[in-house]
Amino acid sequence: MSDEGQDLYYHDQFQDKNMIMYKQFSSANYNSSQVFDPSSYMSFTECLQGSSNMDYNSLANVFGLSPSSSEVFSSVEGNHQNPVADQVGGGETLVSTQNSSVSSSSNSEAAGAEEDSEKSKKDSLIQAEDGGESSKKGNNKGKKKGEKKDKEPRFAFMTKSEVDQLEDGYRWRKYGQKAVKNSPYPRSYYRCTTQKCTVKKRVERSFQDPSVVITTYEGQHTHPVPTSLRGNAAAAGMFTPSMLTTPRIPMSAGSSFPPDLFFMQQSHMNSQTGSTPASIYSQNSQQYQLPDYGLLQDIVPSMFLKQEP
DNA sequence: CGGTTTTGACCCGCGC
DNA sequence: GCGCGGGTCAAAACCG
Repeated sequence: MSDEGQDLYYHDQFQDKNMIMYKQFSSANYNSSQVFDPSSYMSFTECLQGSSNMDYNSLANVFGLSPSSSEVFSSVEGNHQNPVADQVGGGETLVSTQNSSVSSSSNSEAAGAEEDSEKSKKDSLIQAEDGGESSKKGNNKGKKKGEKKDKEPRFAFMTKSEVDQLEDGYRWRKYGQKAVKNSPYPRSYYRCTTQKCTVKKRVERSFQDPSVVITTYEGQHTHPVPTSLRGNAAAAGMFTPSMLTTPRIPMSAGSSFPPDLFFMQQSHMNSQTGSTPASIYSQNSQQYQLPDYGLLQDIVPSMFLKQEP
């Protein structure tokens, strides 16, 4: 799998229905892991974009996750600067993290990815995983032609959900499915259907805890969230995350909430529209709400700062 | 009828 | 060099 080397951020605040874990992947080989520099915090998105480094712990806080409960720690590095080893070299950014420990039970599964660890198994001890390889191979080599893609930043999170596909406001087209080595559950590959948008995502269910879905986003959206989502689009759109989307758990019942768990958008852009609360998904009707986007922006920075060790 | 899903084949990096 | 395994392609099948 590709996920091997990622760190995962896990948060279990919403244990009842939703548990969300964040995982960060790194690219393969490099070891880079820098510590997040509090002074230069950036938004989640930015981080992903590679513009800067960010501390996921902080992120967790932002989302209301408390690091304490789960230890999340990891460092991230923007790849731009980082010479990553891989072949890739692209211009994308990568995020690498070292290891993270996560707590509890879930993490193990989180590791779902662990399968690969074998190969990589580098440092991480926790099962959380490790890996990194994803980057290595993961990169799209598959692509045919010569275009290699660089590795793009990836961000994964685990969500406790019965459905595999979390709605995040974007439209995705499935382009492949593969069996996961140590898991009875297959991994599905999706690509953003918007033209020119190269964002991809992988969705797989943890074999250890089937109730947990591991979603990995790769790349950054070059467009706003399509407004046609069922009603919620608007909300989603507000965030216009550049890279990640916030997943939401679709309820089987049919109603879904805006995704917005993450919504951190570029801080510099505050285009926020009104303020919509970000809600975090929930499977049933429970939703968790976060502060308005605008607020978030304000908040985020402070958290980062404060978080700093 | 257009877009999406399914699914086997293919590609490619890595470890042995 | 070979096999393994992850990731992608692409044609056919589906679906609204």
